[in-house]
Amino acid sequence: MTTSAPRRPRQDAVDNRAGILSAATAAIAHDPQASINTIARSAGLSRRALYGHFADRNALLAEIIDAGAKRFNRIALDVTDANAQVALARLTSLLWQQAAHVQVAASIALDDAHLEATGKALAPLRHAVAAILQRGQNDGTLRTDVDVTTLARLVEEAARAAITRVDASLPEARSLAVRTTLSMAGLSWRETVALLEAHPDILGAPAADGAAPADTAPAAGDAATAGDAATGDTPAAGAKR
Amino acid sequence: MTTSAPRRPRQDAVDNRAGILSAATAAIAHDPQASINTIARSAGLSRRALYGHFADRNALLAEIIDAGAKRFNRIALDVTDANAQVALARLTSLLWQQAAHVQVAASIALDDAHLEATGKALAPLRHAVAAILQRGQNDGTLRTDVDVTTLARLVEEAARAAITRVDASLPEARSLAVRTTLSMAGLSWRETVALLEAHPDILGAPAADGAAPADTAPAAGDAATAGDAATGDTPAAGAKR
DNA sequence: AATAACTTGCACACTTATGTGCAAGTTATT
DNA sequence: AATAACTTGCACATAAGTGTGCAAGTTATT
Repeated sequence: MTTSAPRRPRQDAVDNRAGILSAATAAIAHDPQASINTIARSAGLSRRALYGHFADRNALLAEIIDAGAKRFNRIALDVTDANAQVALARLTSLLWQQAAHVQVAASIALDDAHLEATGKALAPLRHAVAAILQRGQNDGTLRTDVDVTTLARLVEEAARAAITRVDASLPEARSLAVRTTLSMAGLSWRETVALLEAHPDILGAPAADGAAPADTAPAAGDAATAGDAATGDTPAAGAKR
Repeated sequence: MTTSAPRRPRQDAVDNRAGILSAATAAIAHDPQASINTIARSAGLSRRALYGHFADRNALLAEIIDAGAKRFNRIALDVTDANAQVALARLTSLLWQQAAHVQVAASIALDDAHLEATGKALAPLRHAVAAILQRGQNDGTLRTDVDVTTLARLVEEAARAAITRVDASLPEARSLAVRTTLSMAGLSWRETVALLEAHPDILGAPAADGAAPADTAPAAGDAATAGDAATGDTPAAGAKR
């Protein structure tokens, strides 16, 4: 009696699961109180089916937070500029691409029930921010009239506001988010403008591998980056079954 | 048959009604989802009694918003500094004293159900802010890299974050809120520090009537102002009946 | 002291949302 | 083609919140 080898999940089920996560991200970004039913339906599934993929609401939220945090933390590792001002600007610019995820993370992070979990998940990003700010304070390139901890919170709030409370479809949206963060970090608006002019790559393409820093970056790479980000890929398309 | 003259409300009832408003402000500032029961109990009343004073949840919220908005709008009128930077700083400083009310207004304003009502109630304050920002842009004392409308939103968000997301008991809290707003308006952190040093009255007493602009303003006025504000006068004391 | 105003507690109806069990149908996989 | 996996719709139990009616008690006001 060989224990029957457990067949692996069906492909449509895998897709549906991913669809739920995606739909939930979009739905919660739009309304933190979105019901399970709303989420399931916007993923093209029945409420009942959703419970076949996630034990309960918390399990779903936990995974969303985790996914978002992983993106953020990976981004944070990518920012290696020695100049604190530049590092902060670039970090904001990259996070801006993850608007929907930032929105969701912010919503859930404000909820007492998930405060601890979100705190843990976002720790690497927060550490990275703190490190950048500390570095900037040490070399005098960032404000020193506020202690690092408080400054970190203010910068985080400013970034969140600029990323999530401004129409992301506006062409200046990204630049605006970056300038907002820098302002909060102590720079004057003229300094932020000058910095962005001196470092056009910050608002441009993410400077892939050894690619040439041409005028306009390869459309492919740019599109790919924007594809899985920004608006948060709402499926709306029906799920398979 | 003279129609019996309707006796006017009992004093304890008047007090209880005020107590509910006060408790609701505090409760909602702490948790926008606070239940009617929670509010009533924290006002020292039963849930049932609350419905004797307010038709429903909306009526209660509407009055809270109105009360807060009136405070804000009155404050806005008090700020008459010609210098836009100074005006913005003073406005923030005065609003900081209304932390609990700012918190509540922000919570309710984010709710779709009350978006319209809050928008109307807060219109005067928002107009005042827009006017200040416009003035600053015209004379070049505030940033001009962002249009007034967007700048107004960013400043509002920054102020809200600084006022409500920072421990108000910290001695630097007020100064921090002011500097945050100025930073968002385009000043460098050194400029904000300089401005506050040049205008110590902004963080001090509200410069009553024609009073002398002495070093430290009359303690009486200061205490009175802080009394009905900041922490949001949580009653906790039982209601009379 | 009489009266009207107010509060309380309880019962009740109603709504919204969560989570589960189950039978019947559909689809991917073998 | 057979089978296991998946989805659906329905019923059901549970929970929490809202808003109202009513009788009984308490308190301010006249």
